[in-house]
Amino acid sequence: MRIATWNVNSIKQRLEHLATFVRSAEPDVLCLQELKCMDEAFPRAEVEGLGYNVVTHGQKAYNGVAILSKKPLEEIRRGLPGDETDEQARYLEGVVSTDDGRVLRVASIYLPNGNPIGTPKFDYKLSWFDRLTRHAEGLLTLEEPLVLCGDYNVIPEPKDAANPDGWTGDALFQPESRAKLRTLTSLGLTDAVRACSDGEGLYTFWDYQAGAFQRNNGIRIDHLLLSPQAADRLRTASIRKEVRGWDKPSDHVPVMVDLDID
DNA sequence: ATGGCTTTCTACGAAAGA
Repeated sequence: MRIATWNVNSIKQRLEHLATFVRSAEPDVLCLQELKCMDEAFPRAEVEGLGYNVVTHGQKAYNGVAILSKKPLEEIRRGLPGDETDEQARYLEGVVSTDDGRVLRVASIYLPNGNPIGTPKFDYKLSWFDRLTRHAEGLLTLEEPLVLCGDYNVIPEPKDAANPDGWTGDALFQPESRAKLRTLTSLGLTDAVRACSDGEGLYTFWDYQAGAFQRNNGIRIDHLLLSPQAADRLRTASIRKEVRGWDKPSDHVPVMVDLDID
């Protein structure tokens, strides 16, 4: 079973790329972030035409997450618990049943950017992270194969940036942000890409500006975190870097895992 | 970076992204 995550930076602008990607990669589950549209405006028929069930959690202009799955999604949860006043569409979760009667739980996550630091935006990032960790703690007690994937907006380590010094003072590389990610993974979650490679130069985002992609000035901020039951079945993880070289791309590329689950 | 792109909106510049 293949599970992918991709921040598309507007689903309407990326429909052609989405079709090209799913036809070549054929993920069973695809988590999307930054739809930038309301549920009514999501190009549902086009995506269903690619062979997917579609569940969205959108909002106007900003944020928005979706899960596309070959099998229908059940036990759907829209939004992260812990703050009823939070109206930003950044979390969507569901369960897919497999042929052999197992279940796989998946969440599509768009963690706040948090810039600039020292403002309410950064506080929101950290408190959102706390809510995610609290929720993940509950999910892990289910002892299921679980994939918490998406755009975490955190560079975990210096080797996850081509130019780490350039990110000093940025919310994506602040010690507090990195510590929150460590607290989350310390619950027993495995960073799928890092479980497959400890090398440098593995990036999932390149800025649109200053020829960042041409200079390979990237960062790794899109992650798939696996519960022990999912990590035990991890076959491969891959970053689809070539997608960033397509015409009018998203600034993020898809990241995918292959799990030994039918 | 005094942000060099890209996207969005009751748009014609500003805000947000990372």
